[in-house]
Amino acid sequence: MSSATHENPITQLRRQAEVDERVELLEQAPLFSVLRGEDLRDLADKFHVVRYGRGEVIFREGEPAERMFLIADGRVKLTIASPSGQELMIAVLARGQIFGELAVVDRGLRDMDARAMKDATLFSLQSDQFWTMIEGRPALARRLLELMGRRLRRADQATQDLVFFDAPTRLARKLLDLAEEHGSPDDNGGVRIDTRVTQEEIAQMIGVSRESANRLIASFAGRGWIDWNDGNPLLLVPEQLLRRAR
Amino acid sequence: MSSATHENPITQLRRQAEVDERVELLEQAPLFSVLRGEDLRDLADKFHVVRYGRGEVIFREGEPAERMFLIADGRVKLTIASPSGQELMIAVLARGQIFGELAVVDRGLRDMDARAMKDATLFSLQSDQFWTMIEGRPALARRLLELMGRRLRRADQATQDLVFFDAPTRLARKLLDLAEEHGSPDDNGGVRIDTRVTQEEIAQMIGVSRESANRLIASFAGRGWIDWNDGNPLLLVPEQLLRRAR
DNA sequence: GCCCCGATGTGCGCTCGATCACACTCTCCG
DNA sequence: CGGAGAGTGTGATCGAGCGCACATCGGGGC
Repeated sequence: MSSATHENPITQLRRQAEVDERVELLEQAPLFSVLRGEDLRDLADKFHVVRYGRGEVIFREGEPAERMFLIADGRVKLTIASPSGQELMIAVLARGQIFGELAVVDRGLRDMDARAMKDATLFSLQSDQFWTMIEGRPALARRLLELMGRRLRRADQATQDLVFFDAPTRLARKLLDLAEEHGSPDDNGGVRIDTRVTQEEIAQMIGVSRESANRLIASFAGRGWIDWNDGNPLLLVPEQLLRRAR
Repeated sequence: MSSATHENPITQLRRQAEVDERVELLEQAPLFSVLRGEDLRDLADKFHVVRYGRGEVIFREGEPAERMFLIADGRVKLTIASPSGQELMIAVLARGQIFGELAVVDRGLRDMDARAMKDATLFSLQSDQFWTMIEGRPALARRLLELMGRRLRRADQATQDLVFFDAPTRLARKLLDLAEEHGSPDDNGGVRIDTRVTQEEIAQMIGVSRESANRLIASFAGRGWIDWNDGNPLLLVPEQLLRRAR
């Protein structure tokens, strides 16, 4: 839009490449992929780029929410801490996914912590800009509703899992979930989960103690179903996991 | 709008009263209260009134979703059944609240069962009408987003409760929740929950067996904290419950 | 090279809550 | 009025998973 006329041509090219890259990301993001050409470029300009190192806190529960985030690169985990210090992991997010939009929607406080699981590049957008953006674009509003609907279903699913299934079953289900969301096919018919995960984190995802998670993983590995692979789990026989998962 | 000119004056008055009643309900409903005058009357006309008797099924998991509902009177419970037959109760809803909007939002299938807990009067709206209604009214879309946000928070909260707290704590918390949502102040400083609830249902809400729920309730009653009152629970000392709830 | 720390592996006792098996008490309805 | 069925009360048993206590192991940083 407002391209400065007296800009060094190289700088200008750089900026152009930068914008293209942003637009490409937006096109891949479920939320923003409903937008077209001009709209996308407009939006791309409004984002700020922020980088976080592995383990860094992006926001904490209780803080006021001033922005929402879109992941360009890296993984982000959302967790909640109990009064007694135990942690529960709600989600692991990757490129193209958004987070932090909830507290923006209802102008409330953040209700969980967000941390980078590895070095991450995020696009962030001010709450009010997010709103004006949505207000003028019904398609975007609709897509956001769909996304929140999906989250809601997942959240209910998590509750169900805890009530209906025992720990080994929950582990099997979670591994399959992770494989579906963050996995890539391996030779020999398995699936590799391409995010580094600790057993502690697995424990926090399925609501068991670290020790239990360890024993469960060992048991699955002993049966040849998975290969823990030092935190890069490899599902060797997904079929067996599927059977175990119901 | 389209009031028939040759109508019997009594019939006309009846219709008028009927419309007024509907508009009053819409004004009380969190979702629709953002609408004003003409809009409300338009919308009021579009609803169908449906009645369900105690225990009747409104919809079942797996069915296609053709409509969303607004409760005019009665209570509706949303539940999910496990493969093994165990049930989990997600919510108890009352006048002014909507349900069934989720599957409409993403054109999916119903993901839980809805049943009337006592005789209920519902207003129902076709999915497509719901959508056109929202599309033209950003304020309504925003309110819906807020409501879904609230639901999402509640769902995450339910998951947390299961992971972080033991059964007695969950019971205390759930009783307080119920009191807040469906309670009315009693003389002597207590709160009466004005919906009939069975212990089985309480069990399904907090994710324990019916027997455990019974023992927990007995224990709370024994301490004088609550009076079960044949399924119309009365919180005698909410302060004690609050202490027990953390 | 050495130390420290984060991640993992494992034994053991204990507790919470599930499950089974009943009895008891209403209310509704034929 | 008598039986059926829903809701409730309670004991006994058993096992999953927690908590604590360790041991091990690998890789940085100094």
